[in-house]
Amino acid sequence: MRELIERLRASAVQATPQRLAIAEYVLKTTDHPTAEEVWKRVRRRCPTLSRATVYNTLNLFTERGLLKSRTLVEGVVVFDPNVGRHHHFVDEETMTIYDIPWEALTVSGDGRIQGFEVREYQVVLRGRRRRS
Amino acid sequence: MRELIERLRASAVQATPQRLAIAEYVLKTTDHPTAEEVWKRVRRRCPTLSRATVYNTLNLFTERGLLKSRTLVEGVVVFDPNVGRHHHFVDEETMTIYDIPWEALTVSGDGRIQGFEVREYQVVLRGRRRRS
DNA sequence: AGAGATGTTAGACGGTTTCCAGAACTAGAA
DNA sequence: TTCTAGTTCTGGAAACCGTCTAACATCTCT
Repeated sequence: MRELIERLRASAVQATPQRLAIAEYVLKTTDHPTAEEVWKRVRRRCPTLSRATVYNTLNLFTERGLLKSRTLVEGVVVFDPNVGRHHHFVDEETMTIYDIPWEALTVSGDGRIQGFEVREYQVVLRGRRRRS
Repeated sequence: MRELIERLRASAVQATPQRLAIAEYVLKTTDHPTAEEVWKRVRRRCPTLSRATVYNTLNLFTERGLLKSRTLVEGVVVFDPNVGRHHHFVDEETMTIYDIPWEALTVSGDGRIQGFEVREYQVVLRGRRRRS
C-alpha cells in the first residue's frame, strides 16, 4: 500500500483512492486485463468508480510508463504491468496471454534489415499451451 | 483484371464490380491500409460503394485467405495482402509498416518455451527507417 | 423469362473509448 | 482549521469503428 503510493509519486501521479484501487489490481496482476475487466474488478471494492476514471487512470499510467497497452488478440486492447522487455505467447484456444522471458528467445537478423534502425522488437507466439 | 477474377474464383469468391474494385487495390498494394483507407481510395473509382460492402468484402477476403488482418500499431487494424510468413517493421515516425522477409530474421527459443506448442510466430520491429 | 440465391446499400445499431461540465477532492498557505 | 487554486471524479452525452438489417438489385440456373 505505502509502496504503491511511492510508486505513483515516483511517476508523478498523485495518489487518490480511485487510482490506488486501480493500481492495486492492475500494477500487480500477471493477467492482461482489458479496461472493462479492470472496471468490473475494481468496482467490487470501490463501487462508485466510474468507467471514465478507469480509462483516464489506465491512460495516465500508460503515459507515465507504469503500464503498457497491447493488442495481442485482434481487436482487444489489454494492459500489461510488465513494462520491461519480454515476449508473448497467445493460447489460441483460451485466448490467454502468457509472458515469455526476454532471454528465452534469441532473434538475429541478416543484412536485409540494415536499412532499419531497430529501437525495440517483440516476438508474438501463437499456439496452444501444453497441458502439463 | 482477368487474372484477378480468376484469383477470386479460385478462392470461391464471386466476382462483382465492387469486389473487383476493392481487390484491385487491396490485393496488389504493398501498403497496409485500414478499412477506411480502402473505402476512401476505392470510392474514387466506384463512388456509390458503401462502407458495409468494404467491410463485408475485406472480411470475406480475410476468411478466404486472400488477406490477413493485423494490428501492428496500437488500436489500428490494417489489411495485408501478403499472407505468407513474414515479419514487420514499423517506422515510429511515419507509422509506415514495412514487410521484412521471413528469412531475414532467425528466432530460436530455449527450454522455457517447451510448455508451449507454437503454431506460428511473428516478430514486430520498431524504430526508424534509415534514410538512404 | 422466372425463381431462388447471392450481393449491395443506407441507415440503424452496439460496444468501446473519449469528451464534457459540474461536483468533489486535494495540497498548500494563512 | 479555513481558504483557495488546481486537480480529479463522475455520469451522461458524444464520437468512433465495425456490424447488422431489411429492402432492393443482380446474378445463376433452368
